[in-house]
Amino acid sequence: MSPTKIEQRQATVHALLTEGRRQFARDGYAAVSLAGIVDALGLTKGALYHHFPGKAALFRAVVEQVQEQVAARVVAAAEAAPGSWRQLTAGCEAFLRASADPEVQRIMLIDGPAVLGWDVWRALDDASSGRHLREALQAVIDDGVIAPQPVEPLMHLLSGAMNEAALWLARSDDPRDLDDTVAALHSLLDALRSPANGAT
Amino acid sequence: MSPTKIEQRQATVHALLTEGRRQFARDGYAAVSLAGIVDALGLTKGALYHHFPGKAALFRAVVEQVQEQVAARVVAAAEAAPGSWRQLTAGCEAFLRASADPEVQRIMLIDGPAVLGWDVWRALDDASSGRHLREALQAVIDDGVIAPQPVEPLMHLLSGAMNEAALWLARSDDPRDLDDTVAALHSLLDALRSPANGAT
DNA sequence: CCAGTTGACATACCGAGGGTATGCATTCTA
DNA sequence: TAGAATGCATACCCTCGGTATGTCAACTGG
Repeated sequence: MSPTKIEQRQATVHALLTEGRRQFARDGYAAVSLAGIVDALGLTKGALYHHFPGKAALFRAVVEQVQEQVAARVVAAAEAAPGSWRQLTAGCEAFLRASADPEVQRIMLIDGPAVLGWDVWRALDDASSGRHLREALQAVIDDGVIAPQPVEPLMHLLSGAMNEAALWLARSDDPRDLDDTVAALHSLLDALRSPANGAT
Repeated sequence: MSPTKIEQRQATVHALLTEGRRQFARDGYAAVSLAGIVDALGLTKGALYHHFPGKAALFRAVVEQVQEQVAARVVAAAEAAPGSWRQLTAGCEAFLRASADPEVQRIMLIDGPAVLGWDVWRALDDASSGRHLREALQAVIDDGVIAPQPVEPLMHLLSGAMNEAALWLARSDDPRDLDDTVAALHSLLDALRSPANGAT
C-alpha cells in the first residue's frame, strides 16, 4: 500500500522544514543553497517550490516553528509559577534559557529580522513569546504589583534586553554570567514594583 | 594639474562608502548589487574590488562609519551632562534619538548582525557606543550611585533594550511613545540606584 | 472499474550577481 | 627617465534563486 497523497505532502514539508532548520542554523540564511537542502533529502528544487513560494518563505516557516517552540517553553515555565509576578520572572528566565540554543539564536534572533524584515519579524514574535510577555506585564499591572504605565514600551525594552542577553550568554564561557544576568534582570524588574507589594 | 594618487584613492573610497551607505540603508544588504553601486558613481566593479575585498567588507566599513557617528552623538550628549548618573541617562537618551534614523536602523541594527556575524558586530559596537555604555555604568558604580555588580550583564541588557526600543519607536506613530520609553528606561535604571543616593 | 483530473514531484533552463584574472594608463620613485 | 607600483576597466566564470514545463501516480465521479 503506497502512502496517501496527504501523508506524502506532510512528510515532504516536514522534511524540508527539518533540513532547512538544520542548515539555516548551521550556515546562516545567506550561505544556505536550496540545492543543498533538497540534495540532502534526495529531492529537487521542484519539490521545494511546489510547497513554498521561495527561499524566504521556507525560512519564514522555520522561524515560526522555532518561535512556537520557544513560546511553549516560556508558557510551561510561567504556568508552573504561582502568581502574576512569579509568572513574569519565570517566563523571562525560561526565555533566556530557551534562547541559549544556537539554532534558536541564529534563526530567530540574528537572521530573522534581516531576512523577513523587522516588521514581519516583530509580528511573528507578537504571535508567540511577545504576546505572552505583554499579557504577563499587563497582569502584574492589573494585580497592582507594579505601577500602572504603558505596557508597549516596557515590553519592547524587556524583549530587546533578553534577546541581546541571550546572544551574549551563548558566547560567554563563565557559567556565572547566566545567574548574574538573571539577577540583574530581576533587579531591573524589581524597580517597577509598586512600594509595599510583595510577591503576588 | 591632475589629482595625486592618494587624493584619488581617498575620493573613490569615500564615494563608495557614501553610495554604499545610501543603497544599503534604502534596499537592505541582500537587495543591493555591487553593479548598482559602481554604476551610480560611474565606476566599475574593478574599482570596488581594488579597495575592498568584497561586498561584506564594504558593508563592514559602512557599519563602522555609522557606529562612529552614533557614538559621537552619545558622547556629545553625555559630556554635556553633569555627574556620572546624568551622563548615563543622557547618553542612553541620545542613543535612542540617534538610532531613530532609518539608515542607522537598517544598517547597524538589522543587517549588521546577520551580515557580519554577531561576534564581529558586537566587537564593532564594543569599539564605539558599547564601550561608552560600559564606562558610564562603571562610573556610576564607582561613584556609589548604584550597587556594585557585574557590569557586563547589565550592559548587554541595556544595550539590547535600547536597540529594540529604537526599532519599535521608528515604527510607532504616537509621538508620546518616545517619552514613555525614556520614562520606562529611567525607572528601570532607577531600580539600580543604591538607597539614599541622589543625582551624582 | 475506469476515464479524466488533480497533485506531487523531476528536468531543463534563464538571468542576476558576486567574485576573479588580466589588461592598461597614469603616477610615483630611484 | 625608465621601471615599478597603483588605480581602475574589461571580460569572463560560476553559483544560485527562480520559472516553465513535463511526467507519473493518486484521487474522484460516473
